[in-house]
Amino acid sequence: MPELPEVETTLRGIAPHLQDQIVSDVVIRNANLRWPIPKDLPKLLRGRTVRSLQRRAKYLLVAFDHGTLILHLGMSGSLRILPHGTSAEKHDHFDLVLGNGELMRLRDPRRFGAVLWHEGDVAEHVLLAHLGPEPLSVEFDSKYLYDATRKRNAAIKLAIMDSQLVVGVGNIYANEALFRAGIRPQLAANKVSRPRCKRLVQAIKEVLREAIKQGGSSLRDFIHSDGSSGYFQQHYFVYGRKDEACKQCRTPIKHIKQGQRSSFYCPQCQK
DNA sequence: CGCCAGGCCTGCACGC
DNA sequence: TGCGTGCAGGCCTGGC
Repeated sequence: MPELPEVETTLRGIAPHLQDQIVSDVVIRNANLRWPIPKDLPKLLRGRTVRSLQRRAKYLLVAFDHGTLILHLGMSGSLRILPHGTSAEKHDHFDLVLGNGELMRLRDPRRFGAVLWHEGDVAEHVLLAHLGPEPLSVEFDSKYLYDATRKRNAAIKLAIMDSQLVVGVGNIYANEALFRAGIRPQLAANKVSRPRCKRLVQAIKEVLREAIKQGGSSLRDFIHSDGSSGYFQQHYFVYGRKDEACKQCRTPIKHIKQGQRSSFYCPQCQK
């Protein structure tokens, strides 16, 4: 379940292997991801050089001179670097074969992910054009969050998970950040005061930074093993801890549904 | 067997 | 009219 830290870790893992490499081939085994993988991708990329790699929200952007490969891991996707000739398994849908004897392989059992191609300025792509600021940027500060939530009557948790407001805050980190900020997930966004917006921004940055740091420490494992190794084992204060004792006050953690998603909170620590 | 998890786009209804 | 907002549905598989 890649959230932003996992995507960032993936970027750091694959970047050194792809940077300045020539694509020798593209293999599409199953084009039926969230959107179809473009059929002409092999033709488009063969013989072309990877110029740079970036992340925007949870999208990985692989830039070539003539366009950008856009990758999204959806909810079950992972990328690995493997030697040429490594046999593909059941859910290995896409390979980028490189001139250095390696290949980058996308595995995605649930196929919520995406592999797309865009010519021209990638920031103008429909999927990227309306995205809010990066959570770790200076642009995402308490003033921004306060202003952006004034007209929002919806719950604060739904607001921080809205990619038009801020990108990259998935369900787990939304829950954890709200706990750290002492805010109930169901509180209306426009009722969150300035000081609490400040705490929330700090908490979001904190949980994401910690997770990225953790990811970095197991980067080698991540790249060479099954893509789901220990880099995600942050200790959670509330996520998935229904009825368990709050780590701060021992009150049982509550579980509710918001927007068809699970929310967890401590009724004592979060108001 | 049924249900749930996850990201997030899409479509619809609503109010200003 | 058009926009922002809010909400539900859908995609898909593995694990319980």
